Amino acid sequence: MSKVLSAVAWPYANGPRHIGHVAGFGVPSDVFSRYMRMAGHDVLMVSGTDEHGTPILVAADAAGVTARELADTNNALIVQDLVDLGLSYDLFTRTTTGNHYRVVQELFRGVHANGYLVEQTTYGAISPSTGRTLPDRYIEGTCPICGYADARGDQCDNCGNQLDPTDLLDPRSKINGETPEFIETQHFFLDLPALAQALQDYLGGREASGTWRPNVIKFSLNLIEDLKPRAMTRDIDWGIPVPLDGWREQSAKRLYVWFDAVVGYLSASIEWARRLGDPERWRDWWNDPEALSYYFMGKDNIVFHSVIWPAELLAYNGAGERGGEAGEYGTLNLPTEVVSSEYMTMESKQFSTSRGHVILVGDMLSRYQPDALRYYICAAGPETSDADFTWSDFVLRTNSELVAGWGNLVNRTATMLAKNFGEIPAAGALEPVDETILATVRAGFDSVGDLVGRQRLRAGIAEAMRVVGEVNKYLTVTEPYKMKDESQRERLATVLHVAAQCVVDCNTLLAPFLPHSANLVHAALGGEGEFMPMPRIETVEELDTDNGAGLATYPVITGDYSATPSWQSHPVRVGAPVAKPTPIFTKLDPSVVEEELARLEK
RNA sequence: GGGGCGGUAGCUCAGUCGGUCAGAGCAGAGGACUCAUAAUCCUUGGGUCGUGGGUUCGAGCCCCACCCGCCCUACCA
Repeated sequence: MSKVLSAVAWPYANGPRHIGHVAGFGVPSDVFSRYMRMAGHDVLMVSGTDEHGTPILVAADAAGVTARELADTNNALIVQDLVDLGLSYDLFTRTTTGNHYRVVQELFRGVHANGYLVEQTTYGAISPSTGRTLPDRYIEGTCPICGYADARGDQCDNCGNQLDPTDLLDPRSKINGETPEFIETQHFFLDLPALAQALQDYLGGREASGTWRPNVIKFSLNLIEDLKPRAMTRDIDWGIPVPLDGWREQSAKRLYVWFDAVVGYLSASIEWARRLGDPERWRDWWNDPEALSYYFMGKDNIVFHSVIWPAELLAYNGAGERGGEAGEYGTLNLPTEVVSSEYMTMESKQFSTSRGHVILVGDMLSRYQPDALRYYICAAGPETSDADFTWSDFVLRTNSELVAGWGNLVNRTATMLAKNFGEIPAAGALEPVDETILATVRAGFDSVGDLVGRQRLRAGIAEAMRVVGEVNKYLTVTEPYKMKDESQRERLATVLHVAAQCVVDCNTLLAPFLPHSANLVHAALGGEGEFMPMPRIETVEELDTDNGAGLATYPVITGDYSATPSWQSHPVRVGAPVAKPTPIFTKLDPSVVEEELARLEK
């Protein structure tokens, strides 16, 4: 048994999230975390909403509200979506809490004290009316190379040349059209070159483990070949104050959103421990070199998790070429695994909230079962390459695999049990065919477990469904529905007992993927209580009112997962009542394809 | 410009160290069965493995070039 940190990417709170987001980080991390708990590991699964940065400010301005108000609204929406999906966070918090501010500032101070944050003067654009940094991508102008009128500050979409915003002719703010002002400004830069060797050693070791997805490790190793210092502060009035004398008081200088966002994994772990009343407990996951950590995200976040965050940690630990000492949090663990998903497209095009080419998680869950979405994401998600979500494929997979394959097995088994015995009967002598199917199903714990433990979810759920198919075959071969004569009563009881055991075991195999329906199947076959613990929303009070963005209370996702069932066969209880079942999964009418496509057209 | 990923049966995709690797699921066709949300089970797949070279006794799998699609390039997973 190991300490396992499940570090899940922090959804950005500039709006509600779409199903591509939860396909990238949410569902895969939950399946993995639930499996690891079942396998006996001590899992700490944390995340939260990422609420700082320019995009939130821009969205807030557009909506006529403050950044805090916008973040509050979207945090609430996102929390609801994630709970509805059944994502089993130990703590899902936010980056505007006093605790987060405090932890981020300690990290920054530690990195600064060790000499890895260097002050530099840079030349950057600000908005004259607000005094805020204008990020390159928010500046438009005429391309000096090809004359394209709507070139972006970082790159011209027409000729593809990389640009510097100062190169643009007639530069203008994409936000309000005004002409940006280019000023000299002071910022702190993370000295990545001084950490390059340490990063090289770290990533080299990770590469040697052979467990990272090839594109992630290759991409990361490529990045560290050419490291430059990177700004960790911004001219912006929405973010975490720089915790140094002379800077703290400057309301227009804040920490770069990505400096603080990745620290969230640590701050959320600490918040979790504090709320537990055991404030040092987080150290089991962060200071023990034997503890494992798995970070889940979409591919556009790889650099922050495989390079920037390890660099921050190495700098805090004092492990770069400038040396140094760890601060009050001690020597912190670097990521064991960076598990990155690719992109999920929809109907062959990239999701685009602004263009309305999007399926929001909340909309999806208002019309379909959460486990139907979870099944689709696990079976056809963007695990190692981009994957296309289409409504016709969603309907097909739901109906032919979830409903016809698994749901039907549960239904036919429970129906025969209810009709013939009204309970789980005791088995008589087992025949070879019975022994074989029981062994086949039990072998699934090894094969499925091995795949899920290596984050091979597509292969894992396919293997579980293969086992389901074997059990369907068992019923076809043994033909219990033909055993109507009293002389066959004992054989009937035996077959149905075996079938019930197989269904219960399949349910356990599928439980990490389909926790909601696992509880329904459990109950349908006479199981008592809840099988898979589910998360809940709890409103909590701010722990550090002297810091943070001024929250008083806020919603978090949490849960007690200590009753998670173990990853093994759980014997059925003879005599457990089985009533005529109601179908677990809803079959979808093919017309939903057209309906949903029509929704997209709007 | 630089970097990455993908191009395998109608569709969605597996193919780890090069030698039963030419596969699975779905769709389609035929059959069996009726407990089950007409669900299940069995049988049925000859696709230049993007193109052209090369290395090798042997290459989807390695190398080179090219074509096509997608993505990243540091503030939208």
